[in-house]
Amino acid sequence: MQIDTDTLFRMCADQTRLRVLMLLQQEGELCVCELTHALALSQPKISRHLAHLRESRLLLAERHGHWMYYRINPDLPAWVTAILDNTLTGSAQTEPFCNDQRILKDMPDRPGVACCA
Amino acid sequence: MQIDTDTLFRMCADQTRLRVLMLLQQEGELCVCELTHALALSQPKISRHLAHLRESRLLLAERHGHWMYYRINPDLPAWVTAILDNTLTGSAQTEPFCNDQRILKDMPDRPGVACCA
DNA sequence: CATAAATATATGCTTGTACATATATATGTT
DNA sequence: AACATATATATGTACAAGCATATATTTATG
Repeated sequence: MQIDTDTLFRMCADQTRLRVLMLLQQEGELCVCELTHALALSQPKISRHLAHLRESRLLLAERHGHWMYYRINPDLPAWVTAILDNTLTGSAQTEPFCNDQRILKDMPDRPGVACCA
Repeated sequence: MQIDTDTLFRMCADQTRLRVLMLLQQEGELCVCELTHALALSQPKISRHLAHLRESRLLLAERHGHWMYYRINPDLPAWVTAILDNTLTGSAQTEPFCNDQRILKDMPDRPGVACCA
């Protein structure tokens, strides 16, 4: 896995990308429309940042029908995973991360979430 | 200690600043001329980046006679310290960090280092 | 079954801005 | 005055934002 500190920090240095990473860190897997809704940002903006995160190998993408699902690359080196964990610790109780989480929970008609168990 | 993920990552996203941080993480305390020598960069460049790191509260500065000594702020929140630790793990064996360390060791006439024990 | 429409996501392209760099010069200490 | 460090100013560049549009997959229609 070829990821260096330079790439990692450049990716994390953008608020939008960090919000995406933190949401995925908590939720495991989300599609573009869920991210767009949770962060309340334009679709091209989210998509563009997802592309960067994908190219830098921080995220993996997988298509499920209509939806493109993104998740944190499980093969990242331990020190990267640790940094993402620590970042979640440092950000979880603060805005805008806290609010993103809430808005996602309240999102109606989420694709992957079963409506009736 | 008011440091947020945004500030932290913007500071770490610059190679020069990260090299400074990693050297200080290993050495504890260094003066500007040691950093300038180790990284082989211009004095104003180093000084400017040190100013940014100081303003963002990641570093503390203290004057000892001629020399300005910088060190990582010991009052940083645990999650920040953990991130710096993990970053050292991920970078220590790679360039340019590895080389910076070596050049510093070989630096002649270092101010703080006792010449004769 | 072929084609069209709809939905979900990605990508060109342009523009604006933050920020790193370089040179020169100022400040502070002995 | 000499040394160590800081700052001002100008310049270049990387990169985020926005808009329009392209691609891909599924569903609807004749």
